[in-house]
Amino acid sequence: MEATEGPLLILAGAGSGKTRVITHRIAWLIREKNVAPDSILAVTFTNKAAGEMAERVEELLGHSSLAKPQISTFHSFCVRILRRDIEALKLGDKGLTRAFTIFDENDQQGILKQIMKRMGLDTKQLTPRTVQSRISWAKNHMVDPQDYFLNSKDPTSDRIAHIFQAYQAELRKNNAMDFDDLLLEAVRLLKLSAEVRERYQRRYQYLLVDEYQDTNRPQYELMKLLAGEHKNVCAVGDEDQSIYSWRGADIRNILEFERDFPDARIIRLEQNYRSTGVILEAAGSVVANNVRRKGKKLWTERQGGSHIGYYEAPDGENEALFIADKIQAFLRQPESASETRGRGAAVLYRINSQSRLIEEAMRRYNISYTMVGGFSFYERAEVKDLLAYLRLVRNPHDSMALQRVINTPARGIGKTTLETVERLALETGQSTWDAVAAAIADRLIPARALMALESFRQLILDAQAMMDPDFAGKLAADVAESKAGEADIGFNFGAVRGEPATPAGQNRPLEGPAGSEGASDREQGNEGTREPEDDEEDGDEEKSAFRSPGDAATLPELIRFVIDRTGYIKALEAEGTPEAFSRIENLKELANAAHDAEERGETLGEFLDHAALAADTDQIDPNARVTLMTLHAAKGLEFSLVFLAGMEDGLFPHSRTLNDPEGDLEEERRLCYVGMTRAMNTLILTRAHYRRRYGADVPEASIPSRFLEEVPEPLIENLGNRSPRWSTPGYRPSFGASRSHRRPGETGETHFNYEDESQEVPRAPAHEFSPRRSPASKVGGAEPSVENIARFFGSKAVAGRAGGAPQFRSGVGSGRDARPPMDIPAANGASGLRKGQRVFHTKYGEGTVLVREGEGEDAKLTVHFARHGIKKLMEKFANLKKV
DNA sequence: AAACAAGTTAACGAT
DNA sequence: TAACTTGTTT
Repeated sequence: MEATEGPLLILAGAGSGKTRVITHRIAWLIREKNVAPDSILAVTFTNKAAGEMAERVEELLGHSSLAKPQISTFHSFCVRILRRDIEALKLGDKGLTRAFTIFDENDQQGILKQIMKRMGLDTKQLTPRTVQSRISWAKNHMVDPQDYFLNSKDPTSDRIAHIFQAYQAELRKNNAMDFDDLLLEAVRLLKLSAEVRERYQRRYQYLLVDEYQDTNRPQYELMKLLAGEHKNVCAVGDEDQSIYSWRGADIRNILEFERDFPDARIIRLEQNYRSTGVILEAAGSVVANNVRRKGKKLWTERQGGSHIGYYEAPDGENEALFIADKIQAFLRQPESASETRGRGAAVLYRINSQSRLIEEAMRRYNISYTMVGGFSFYERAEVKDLLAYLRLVRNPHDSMALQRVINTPARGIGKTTLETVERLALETGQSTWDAVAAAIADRLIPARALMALESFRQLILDAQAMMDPDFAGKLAADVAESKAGEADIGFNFGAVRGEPATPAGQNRPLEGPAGSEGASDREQGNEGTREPEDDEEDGDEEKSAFRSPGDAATLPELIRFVIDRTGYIKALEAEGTPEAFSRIENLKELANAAHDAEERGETLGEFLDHAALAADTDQIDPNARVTLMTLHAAKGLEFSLVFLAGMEDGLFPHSRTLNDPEGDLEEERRLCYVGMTRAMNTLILTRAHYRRRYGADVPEASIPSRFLEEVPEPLIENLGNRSPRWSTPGYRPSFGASRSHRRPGETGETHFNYEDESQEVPRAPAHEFSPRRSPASKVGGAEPSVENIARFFGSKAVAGRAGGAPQFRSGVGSGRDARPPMDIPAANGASGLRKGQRVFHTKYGEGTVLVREGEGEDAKLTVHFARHGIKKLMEKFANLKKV
């Protein structure tokens, strides 16, 4: 700990006060060792961890010093480097500019989809999603398209390699990077440019890496590059908490730290300040089954503690209600607030989709909760739309943003128009944005759409001008200087200028909207107006000082401009639906966020980077009384009461890890360890005996998680009445069997019986269920519920019915008393069309029925038409006439 | 262009 | 099951 120079590895067990160690070390370096604060760099994995760390350091230092240590995530640190220095990678005209866009997964998949379509690949057999994850894998292992191709053993991998290559080219055309590129390009930059590398090495004399066990190859290389000669690296981590191998994290980084840095000192922190002895012992016993670990034994002064609870629910609904009930009891304990130092309860699950049932149960118990994950603010369509406009303002070559909003709200730019533009872009190798300009210039589009296109383009140009009044002037210089040789583009400029200006355009004396190409590459960095200072001093704060008031629009002004000009909110208002209203609220929320950003002195670029790098886990409120989240999201947090829900083989450990016992299964086990060690006082494991997967009609019997067996039996207290703990997998109780578990708890905590409680729960006498029925009895298979049986047989009936009648199928959901229709009514006069029948279609003319599938309403006909070939038609709609 | 319906897929984890 | 995509229609 007191070692200043040289590499240091701190193996910090769960709950050993890791953050404390890092922050104290930073403070110590500054105060005792007189290290300049801004020569310290600490990297974490989440913005939240970075923020907390910064806060604590500030507290320790007593807000005294002006210079601050740089504490950020790997990704935001890389963005920082790249935004400042990426143009050192430019070769002549090629390469990304500082205004590059960060593509999220949707953008990536959108690009991939286009590429795959272009290549004529079937996106069903090989989905863009799959390709994206393979590419991400490759990048996280620093495999480039060539390597990927050379290593490929099968045609699919060959294909992916080609897509990969095309994808990279496309990113460049978009002046864009994906998440993985942020790390890779930063590494590449530091490797390639000695000047840049040495500058950063000089700048950062002391490195601290949090969660070292989760670093992947690019992160590792980045660290080594920054460490340079001084090697003042302090890595903090815990191999037992490595849970991100799927993101390329390489546990070897921590296991082999001593090999990388032979003179490294190693410090083990094995005292746990969080959990009871029982919890630690249980968690330790589980993780002890792993082979790939350095091994350490945590200890605590908090001997004893209550047993690990175990509850086996008949099904998922019951499991959720049980949890809600326990949480309610927990919240009612008056002492819970003080004793737990404000830490509340958490429900942890393996996969996000488990949250639905838990949420429902919480709502029914009127327990307010916060949930991490799910649909985040920035994923809402309207928010993405507006952000897409902002992205375009900064980087118009961002074709994903462009495609997203070119007709949003609708302005009469349809599929055909966009196709024309895209085709042009493809033929000329231009970006979509440039192709838009060219299409306008060459009048490749019908007049009406052309007007719409031009007004869209002008909108973006005006917004750009707004953010940088100097835009036009700089542009002119830029064009003169560098575009001389490019006749075709020059021609376009002229042509564009010749276009009748749109009304909007007339308001703005922006010259040569020309903007397009020349502007785009070099210029759109509006943040370029504020040059990043020379590296040595770098605080965010100073930046705002560079802003001379009044010379450029503010972020909120830009947003208002976009909303006004596009009529986005007007369009939503016109819709008048409640959803539209809530969308408007979201937009206002975004405007507020922009306002705050403005006050912090953030540029448009920084605001967008923030939005791009925001993570669900950043929003976690440590003081929330009840939090629902995945096990992954829970790392680094602690709660008084923790539930691990869904302790079932196939769910946790996840089914995809079961085949690979020594690799992935160990990671699952670490995940279990992480989850268990979140608990300070009480840990409860639950399992549903039957669980509905993929919305299947019939819940499947589950097998208890193998991790349950790894918890020493004496530490467990069974909270249910199902006696066989995790034996007799696969036996099938009747639907009514679960009645037996309902007896007031024998756990001593009598009020914990969730059924009695549930009766008091005020609940809207709602739609579906009769008010008389207690929630518990509604609980799925807990009772021979009428609806379940009906559903069960209903689904059988449907399945058994050739060509199934859809109205019955849908009836299963809504009217549960639905009977199969007596007969299939003829849909129209054409019924009875059989094979060989000659028919007439208003559009296709005469044809012959080749095949008839299904009956009644949804009979499908395959008809051969002389002039239009073979068509598949729904009899209902085709309106065929016998000939 | 928009409305509708059939068909498909999803759901492992997240910077 | 539910959300989304795709294809078909007017």
